[in-house]
Amino acid sequence: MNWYKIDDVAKITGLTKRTLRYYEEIGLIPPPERSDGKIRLYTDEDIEQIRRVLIAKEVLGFSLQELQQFLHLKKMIEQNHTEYGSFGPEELLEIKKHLSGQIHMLHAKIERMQKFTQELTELQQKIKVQLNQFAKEDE
Amino acid sequence: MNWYKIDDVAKITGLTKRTLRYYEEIGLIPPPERSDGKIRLYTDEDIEQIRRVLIAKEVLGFSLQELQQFLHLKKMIEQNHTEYGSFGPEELLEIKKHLSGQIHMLHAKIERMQKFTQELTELQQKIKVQLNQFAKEDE
DNA sequence: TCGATTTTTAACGTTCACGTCAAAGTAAAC
DNA sequence: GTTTACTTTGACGTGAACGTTAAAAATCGA
Repeated sequence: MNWYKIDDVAKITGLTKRTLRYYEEIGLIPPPERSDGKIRLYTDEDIEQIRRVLIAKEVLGFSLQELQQFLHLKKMIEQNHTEYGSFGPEELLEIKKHLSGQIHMLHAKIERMQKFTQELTELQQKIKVQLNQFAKEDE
Repeated sequence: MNWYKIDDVAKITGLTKRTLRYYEEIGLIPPPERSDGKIRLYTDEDIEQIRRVLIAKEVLGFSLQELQQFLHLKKMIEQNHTEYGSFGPEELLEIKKHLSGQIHMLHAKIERMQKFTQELTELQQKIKVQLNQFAKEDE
């Protein structure tokens, strides 16, 4: 098993040491093991978890709080699935509703991003036209 | 021409009055007309502009500063196109590079969002299975 | 026209997401 | 085993994006 100290993890993930401690403090990532002298020792799996959190953060544009709630929900559902559940049917329905809301939101966001990308592409096109003008002037 | 006072615009856009003044203060939206008594009077076009800014903010996940720079850039390019340009060819190339970077980033983001949406859909599926179990138990 | 409601600017307050610094403990290197 | 480098907790600092409050001015309704 590989063990990483906080500075290694910082370099690997691109986060600062402060940020790693902060994310742990607010419960966004699980507390890693510690040495006898209380020094944080991260595993490869810990690092993977951090990576997933970073992607979710960036992709969803969530605040850290929202992200936290989301990860909690996800964990709950997965536990419920394997271990035979702590959720009743009305809770499950509630969660399902919540999820479809999220999915819907993501679809809307994706659509707007595609529109935006198109706008940018059009801008790029205009620049190309301009550049051609300059090329002509040089002849 | 329709004129809206700040409270109307707040209700229409969902922003607070403070936020509207703040966005104006940092140059994110153009200052609207004023009455003789110095009261802000927004037009439909102003409101449209605000809407576009909001979408760009949400979609791109930009900070207000980045957003500001981006809008500035866009305006510049469009002016350059119609009014015959304040940009030289090397500046245009720089901007073009910048734009392709942005477009690339958006593509990557869209892809990750689609993956994420799929993950959520799978979670939803698991919940449906759970709900079916409950339905069976009730028979 | 007068009272009630809104709007204005200015200033200070707040929350989030960390940065920075200090003091003490731990690990590593020689 | 001592110096050097790294880590820990704790606390205060900071910039962004507003919220809140106050006091004066403007507008609206009766």
